[in-house]
Amino acid sequence: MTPTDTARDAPRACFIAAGLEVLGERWALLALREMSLGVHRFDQIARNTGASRDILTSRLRTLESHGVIERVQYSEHPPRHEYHLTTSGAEIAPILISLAAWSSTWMRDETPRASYRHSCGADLEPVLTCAECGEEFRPGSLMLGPLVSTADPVPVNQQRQI
Amino acid sequence: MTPTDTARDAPRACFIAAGLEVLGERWALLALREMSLGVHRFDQIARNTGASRDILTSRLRTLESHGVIERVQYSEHPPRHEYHLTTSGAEIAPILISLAAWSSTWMRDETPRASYRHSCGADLEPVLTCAECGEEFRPGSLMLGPLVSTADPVPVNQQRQI
DNA sequence: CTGAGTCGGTTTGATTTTCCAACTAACTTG
DNA sequence: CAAGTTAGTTGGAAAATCAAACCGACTCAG
Repeated sequence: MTPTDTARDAPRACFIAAGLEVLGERWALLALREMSLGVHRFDQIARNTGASRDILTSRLRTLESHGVIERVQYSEHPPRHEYHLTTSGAEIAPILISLAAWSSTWMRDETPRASYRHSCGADLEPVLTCAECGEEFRPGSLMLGPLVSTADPVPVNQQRQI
Repeated sequence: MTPTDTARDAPRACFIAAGLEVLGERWALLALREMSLGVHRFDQIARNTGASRDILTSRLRTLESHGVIERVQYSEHPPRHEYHLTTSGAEIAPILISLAAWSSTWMRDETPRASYRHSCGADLEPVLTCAECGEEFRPGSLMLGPLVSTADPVPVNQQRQI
């Protein structure tokens, strides 16, 4: 049994699968994209993503329940809320950036699309490096590590802020 | 009209949305994860992801039609194929890595899960930097750029290999 | 040669999700 | 007072997904 095998019948439980349970539902990443771009209100998020309102409601509740976004009240009467990224939510930026960069390299077609830039003004050309060794992550440099659960202490700088 | 607004009724056409059309369908990223880990056969991909066989078939066809993976024949009688990442497919690694890193920071709970490492042996701690200015991408450093289509020349080092 | 097993699917029918348009409640604005 | 705004909810149809069974073309053990 090599390290990449799993038991005969159990899907591989890994952090990629876990992340997708929250971020992988339809419209979730697009809603987070909007908040990253400074759009915080329900109607505008619905329009800019194209999600139907009922599904968007459901996604925002899921994201909120996982601490990725929070509802911030901006009106008392009637009660009205804006959606804002938490620290956890802001840290999905590398996912969006990697996705945008991949897509702008490989998904070009006749459709005109908004591209993205780094705040320095340059076209998006992100480089992913390993904080430990400083080397760039090359395709194939992703390896399986050990099983991890809450029993393992979480570094203080990575503790969840709600 | 600020740069983050779209027309009253049109969703924002951007490269994030475009990428999600291919990579955002259920099971697509998990299938690509398996191929990244060296699992190339239908049955094993189905088992390791948990996808049902019919929708996995459909996903693999979609990924193939977008040039993200390719079918490689490994048996003539009966005809049997393995699924392999193309160059384009291998370059989704930063997306998977960013997702795994985010998830291992923010999605810890009682469930034991496989973690990932860089090939140097270190725990996954990726840093995303701008190739142009060398600065790290910070949350909020993603800005909208201009509209782009195929009319724009694609850099030679980014041309699609099939 | 027979029977079991493997592999990569396809088929079937039930379940779940998503979509869309309309509707609502509680306001604000002209 | 009528119209508009905002953040949803509701209902019914359409689409996607699910699980399990089935299939054809093989291989392999006995």
